[in-house]
This record gives sequence, C-alpha cells and structure tokens, in this order.
Amino acid sequence: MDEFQPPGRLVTLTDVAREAGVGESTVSRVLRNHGSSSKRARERVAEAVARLGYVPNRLAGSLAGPGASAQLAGVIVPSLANVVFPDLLRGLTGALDAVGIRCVIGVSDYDPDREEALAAALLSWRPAALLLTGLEHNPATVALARAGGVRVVEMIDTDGAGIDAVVGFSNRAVGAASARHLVARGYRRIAYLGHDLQVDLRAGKRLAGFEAALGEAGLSLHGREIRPGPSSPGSGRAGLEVLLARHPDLDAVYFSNDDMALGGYFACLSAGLSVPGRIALFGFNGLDFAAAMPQPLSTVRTPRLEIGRQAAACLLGESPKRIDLGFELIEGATA
Amino acid sequence: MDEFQPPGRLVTLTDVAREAGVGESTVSRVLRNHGSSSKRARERVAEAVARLGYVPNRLAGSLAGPGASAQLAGVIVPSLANVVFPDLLRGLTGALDAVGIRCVIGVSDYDPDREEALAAALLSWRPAALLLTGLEHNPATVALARAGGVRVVEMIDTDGAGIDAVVGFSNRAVGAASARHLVARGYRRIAYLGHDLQVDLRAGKRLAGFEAALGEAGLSLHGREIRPGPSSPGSGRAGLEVLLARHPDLDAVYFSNDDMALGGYFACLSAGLSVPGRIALFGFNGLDFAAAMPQPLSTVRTPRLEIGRQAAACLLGESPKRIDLGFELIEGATA
DNA sequence: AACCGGATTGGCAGCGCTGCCAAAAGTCGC
DNA sequence: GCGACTTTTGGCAGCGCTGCCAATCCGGTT
Repeated sequence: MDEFQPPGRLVTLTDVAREAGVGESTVSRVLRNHGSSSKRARERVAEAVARLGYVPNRLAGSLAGPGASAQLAGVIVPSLANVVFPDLLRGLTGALDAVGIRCVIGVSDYDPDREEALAAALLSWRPAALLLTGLEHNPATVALARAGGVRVVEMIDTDGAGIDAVVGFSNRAVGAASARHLVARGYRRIAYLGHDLQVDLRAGKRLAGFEAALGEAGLSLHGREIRPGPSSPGSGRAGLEVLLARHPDLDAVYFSNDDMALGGYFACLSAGLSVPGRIALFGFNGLDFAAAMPQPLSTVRTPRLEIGRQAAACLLGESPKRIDLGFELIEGATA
Repeated sequence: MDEFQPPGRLVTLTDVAREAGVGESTVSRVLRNHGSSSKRARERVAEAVARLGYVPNRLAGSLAGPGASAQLAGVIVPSLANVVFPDLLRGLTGALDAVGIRCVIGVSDYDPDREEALAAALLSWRPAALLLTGLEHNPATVALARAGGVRVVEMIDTDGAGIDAVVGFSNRAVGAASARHLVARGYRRIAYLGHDLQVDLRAGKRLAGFEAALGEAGLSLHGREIRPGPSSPGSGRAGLEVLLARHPDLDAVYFSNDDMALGGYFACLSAGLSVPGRIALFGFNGLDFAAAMPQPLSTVRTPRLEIGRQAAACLLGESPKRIDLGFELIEGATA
C-alpha cells in the first residue's frame, strides 16, 4: 500500500518473489492457494505483496493457464435503456462475482451485425462463456460461438432452438396467457400497442402468442399500433391516444411492456377514462412501479434476475442445458 | 467460418501464418494494419483467417504489447437497479465501442469494501482506465487506483476532490436549485422523502444543498422521512403516506429521485389529494416517465448519458480533467 | 550491370504467469 | 541415526502475440 511506484513498470510476480526471498512458483502457488506451501512461505509472500502493492496480472495468468481465461464472461445485450437488461446483468454479476468471474459487456442496439462484431470482439478475450440475448442471431455469430470453444448461454427466450444452453421463459406463452386473461375477463375489442417489432423480436413472439390465443377464443385483434423507436411511457401515452382516436370502441389494450402501459395509464388519467371500466390495460414485465400505481397494473412478472442467476449457474456447468423459469400473471386492477 | 475445430486447441496466429505461407510478424502486421505490407500478403492472410476462423487472442496481444491492455476499461457502479447507472454505462459503452474498448463491470452494492475488492480485481486485467462512481472511496481503493498505472475517472459527482479526472455535476447545487424553486413558488412547509442516505452519498449531498438553500430563505425542513432500502415507487408511495400522517400540513415534498416521486404521485392520486394545490412534488433525475405523467413531474434532469460519453473522452485523454456538465431544472406541473 | 534507398518480410526474444518436474527439506519409525 | 516417505520448493519451458532488427526484395539510377 506504500507509495512504491516504479516509474513505468508495474510490480510483477518476480519482484514479489525476490522481495520475499522465495521462488516465483512459490509465490504463484501461495497467491492462488493452490498446491502446498509452508506457513512461513505464506507469511513472507503476504508481506512482500503488501509492501510492494502487487496486483497480479491476469492477462498473463490466463494466457499461461490451462484452456483459456475462464475468469471473464462476455455478455451481449441489445440495450441498456430497457430495465430488463440491467436486471439480467444484475442477476449475472451477482452470481458470477462470487466465483470471481467478471462480465465484459457489449450492447448490440438490437442489430444482428453489431452483435456479430461484438461476439468476435468479446471472444478475443477468451472468456469462459458467451452470454447472448434471445435465440435469433446471424449464422456467422452462431459459427463464431460454436468455434470459440466457450460455453454459450442464450437468455430470456425459450421459444426455439438454442446454440447450447438456454435460460428464460416462453414469450409466446406469456402472450397467450395475457390474451386468455383478457378474454376471461370479458374483454372483446382488444388492441395491441407496441414498439418496433422488427427490432424487438421477443415482443413480436408475445404478440404472436397473444393473437393465437385470441384466435382460439374466436377473436382477433381490434386494432394495433406500432410505435417507432424504443418503448417508453411517452410512446405509450401517445400511442394510446392514437389508438383511441382510431378505434373509439376499444375495451382493452395489450401493451408491449409496462413502460408503454404506464404511458397508457397516464393517457387515461388525463382523458378521464376510467380504468378498467372504460378501457382495460395489460402490461408486461412486472416492474416495480406496477404495484405502486393507484390501481395496480395487470401484467406478467418475468423472472429477470433469476434468469441472470441461472445463466450464471449454467455457464458454471451446474445446470441443465435448458431452463424455463416461467412467469407469473399478476391480476392487478387494470384488467 | 468452416467447421475447422482442432479438438482442444484454438486457431493461433502461427496457424494462420503457416496456412497463409507467410511469417508470423506479417500476419500480425496485416491484422493490426500496422506497419507496411504488400497487397498480396494482405490477401493471403485474409484468406487464411477466413478459412481457419481465426479469432485473435487479445490476452496474448495485450501482454506482449506496450504498456498494458488499453483495450479494456474497468467500471464500478454501485448498483444496476437504479436507471442512472445503466444510463451511465450506455453512454460509456457507446463511446468506447467506437474505439474498440470494452467495459468490464463490477457492482459494489454501495459498499466501499466491495468497491475496493472490485478495484483490485478489475485492475488485475490491466485495463486502460478505471471508472468509479462518486468521490468517496476507501483509502486503499485510492491507493490501488493511483498505483495501478491507469487513468482514473470518477463519475457523477463533482462536489469534492477527485483522484484524477472527474465528470459529473454538483449534487449540492441540484439540491439548492430544487429548494430555491420550491421556495420561489411559495411553498413553505417542505419535507424530504428519501431512501437510505448512509448508502447513497450523493442523495445526501443533494439534501445538504437543499437544506442549505432552505436555510438561506429562512426556512428549514418541515419533516423528513428516510426509507430503508433502495429507492422505488413503492417506497415513495408508502413514505409519502407516513409523512402526511405525521405532518398533515405539509405543502411540498422533495424526493430523493423520480422513482420515489412517482410513488408519491400515486399516493396523492389514491388519496385524492390535488397536486400541486394540496401538495407539491419535486423529483430528481428527469426520467422518461416524468414528462408523460398527466401532470409532468417537476424535477431536475441530469446528463447521465453525457456523463458516460465524457468519461469515455476523458479516459481517451481527449478532455480536461474536470468536467461539470450541469443539470436542467424542469418546471413541470407538480411543483 | 552494378548500385541505392525504401518497402516488405521473417526470426526471435520476451511480456508475466503457470504447470511440470526434479531437487531439497522435513517426518517418522525403528 | 538411517532409510523411506511426504511435503515444500525452485527452475524453466512455453502460453500467443508484438517489437525490434537484420535480411531480402523491388524499382529505378547511374
């Protein structure tokens, strides 16, 4: 901790060995608590490390070590603007921290080509695993992941085949459950209000499941509005206004997520429309605010943190290859 | 891209060199586009790389290279549950991506000791820079950062001295501006509603600035409620109920952030209290939903993305050592 | 045709660390 | 006090790549 600061050069393991009066291997063994060492050696090394302020160089360690790094995990998420992904990361980092693995992150902006480039970039750090979001990737991305010699975990979506391990829930099933709930409650003129589907494929799968379940009930979507850009309360608010103008007889709206639904709720408050009397609202995600609303939002709670945690378990090889964590429909008071 | 997959071993630069029929140095030079090379060499290398599916090993590259890694940045945030930090990361990754630097993240959970441990762990990857949140750290963390031979950027808070570079805004000033706004609008019985201050030091600084400005106006806080745990709409809602029960004559509430304020707004809606007639609400952060509310929330918008971007510029050495990005008071309709 | 300067190239040491192996130091029983 | 073990230790090669340097090549000169 002292102010030793060899101008350009950082303290190396060799320096520690010299300072402690032992061999390099001994320092290495002591530091990693691997193999046997005498109490005396441990003490001298600890002293030297403290005196010199030694910080091991894992670049070198991983390079010399067995397969690869095994101490980094590459994570690619499509966005950080949507709470879902920070939550995922939260679960991941929480679980990986405990075993000393750090996450290197990449944000693809929902662009498969950027995802591909990021996959290559992250693999060049020889991570222990590559964590992707969703099941849809460029063929080249899949090839990279396969050839990379790393474990691959795809998170969030279980509607389809994965490269290796898959942890999430069925977005289709969420959509279907949401539709069945609305139908059971007697709503018949149901619209969909979402953000860009080309971009958020999982929202598209929910909608597909939703429409399929409506179909089973002999219904079909009574209007739909797709807003450009990412989801946000502002977008939800504006979208609901458009939708109501176009279909004044709507009795329920299924939103692509809670943020959009919150905006819709605000639009209703502003317009003085009673919820769910005049119009019912149904969201997705089960965010914190949903339960705090004057009328708790009807929505589906997704196991975001748990997906992160299970993905961590997966990459440590402690879990099955395919985990469906399900979801929970929250009845709420808006639908 | 083919299915070459030498059982255990990954493709190395040497393999590429052999395949291309050139020397290792040539491959290295071509791949990094550094030094001169003939067109023919470039073509043969590109071919070999494609044929073998070569992914460079940056662990080795960084180890062999000059100073250190210079391709990784270590980022420590206190939490991922609060939008502020994902926004910060968004700005950071966006700007660093362009120059090929990846972020390795650590989440400290607002614990200085964990922060210290994370700093050591991240430094062991020999990052080009270490990005911390706030200005308060363990002395050991500071020593590590100083000795690590890396650029250090402290983000968000400018109220105090930094280790090296500092990018953010003055939380004290935010608090003071908020207080002055409320006072100017005629509110006199103002309470504070926040989450754990021991933990979120920046919220504490805002409160200090707020109280100081109240003092200048001859006022003092008319009640305060500190909720345990992280901020959330639920906590804000419950907190406001407590506060109103205790101080029925309150005319305004300053919240530790917009999430808390949203909960407060919901509490008012539920209780049928008119806002801001009966009670005024003032938040902090300027989140998306604030503008979509039936009455836009009065709050302060903070340049979160921009802080991330500027921090990136800082660590690339393109910026001054201290950047105050200011903030914007949004008058809104709730105070 | 011999020569010259710049462009291009390959060999090789070495970045800091770990794994392997043989040497050295302890331990124990008799 | 001595051999047979077991524990602890240090030397050294080598992980995959880059920087350095000397060798080679090329085109145009004289």
